[in-house]
Amino acid sequence: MIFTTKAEYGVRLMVELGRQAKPGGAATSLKAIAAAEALPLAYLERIVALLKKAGLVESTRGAHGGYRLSRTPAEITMDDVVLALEGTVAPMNCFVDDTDGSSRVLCSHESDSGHACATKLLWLRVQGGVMEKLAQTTLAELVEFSHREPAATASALKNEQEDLTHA
Amino acid sequence: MIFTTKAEYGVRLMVELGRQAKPGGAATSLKAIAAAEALPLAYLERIVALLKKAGLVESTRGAHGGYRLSRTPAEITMDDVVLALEGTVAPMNCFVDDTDGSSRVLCSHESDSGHACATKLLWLRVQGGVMEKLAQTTLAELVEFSHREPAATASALKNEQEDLTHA
DNA sequence: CGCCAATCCTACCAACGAGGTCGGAGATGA
DNA sequence: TCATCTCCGACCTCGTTGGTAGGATTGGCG
Ligand code: FES
Ligand code: FES
Repeated sequence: MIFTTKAEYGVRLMVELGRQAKPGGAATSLKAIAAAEALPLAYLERIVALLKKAGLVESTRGAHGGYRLSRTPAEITMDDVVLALEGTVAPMNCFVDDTDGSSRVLCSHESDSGHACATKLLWLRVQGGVMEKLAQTTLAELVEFSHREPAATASALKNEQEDLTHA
Repeated sequence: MIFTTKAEYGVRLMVELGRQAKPGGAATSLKAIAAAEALPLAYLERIVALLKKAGLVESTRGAHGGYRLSRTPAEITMDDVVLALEGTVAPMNCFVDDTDGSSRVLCSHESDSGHACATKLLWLRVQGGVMEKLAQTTLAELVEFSHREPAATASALKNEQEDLTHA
């Protein structure tokens, strides 16, 4: 399992915020989002706190308050979102995360018996692949994707897969 | 955390088997591998059972028995290994795995309120990126990589990263 | 002003999976 | 026969995660 459902909820929350893309307009209450996406409200509160700490959303307190994006959806890449939620995208727990940007590699089987850690190469490649894909995807893309009818999902994903295969 | 330490141990086990690449030669006992890599023997037994079930290793029972690769290291790609160990590389628990090959997408937020599941596009992209990187890496590469001195690790990884960035 | 609707914040909990162990039952060469 | 090795299932323990409870603030609005 690459990501936790916390990330899923967070991304879905961001998409919902991006759907009513009001640059500096009215805020959307968490209650509305929770109802629209059928997610537990109390849990969303904790998730959105992470997004706010990362500067991805802004909040307005009090009655008729809520949250709005601090940037336009096209300017938000998913690596920002996922990093804010998961803290780090480490392939393995032996990749110690400094949480001050990119996770630093600090594998425990280094220079033991005279040969390098065999798995580090593989994990680094995979991590690179994940981060690449996350950085390539903007929130605007997901918003646009979710606006299509579910019937169009199959073909859209087919195109995606083809793009991936001969990439 | 993308992979579990079970995958780490399994890959390291495979590398150790690939290091003495005897095509049909003598088998290596788990005890020797556990000692060489400082891994718990009892746990390795359970891991290697998965590799055997997937047809990646062959076993010889009894005294002087052990395990050997059923193919040459160059013919073994890491997606085989990881799939055998982890069962599936699902980005999210809403991706139900059929375990009969590629995990089938069966997301729970399909066709609810008239719009497609927003996160599916992202998770599929990430999963594609991971599988791509896994399939590109052969066991022979890891064996060769682990033969270098640890001092050479830094530069080797630097080259890797550069390959990744302008890829 | 007083209510209500929101964000905020902390502590707490239950379930699950993952890492790991134990003990034994077959196989097999020396 | 005996040491050694694979095999197999039950069992345990710990950390993480998803989720809740309950409140303290903040601020619009009648
Ligand atoms: S110890 Fe896991 S990557 Fe080196
Ligand atoms: S429900 Fe998670 S991808 Fe659709």
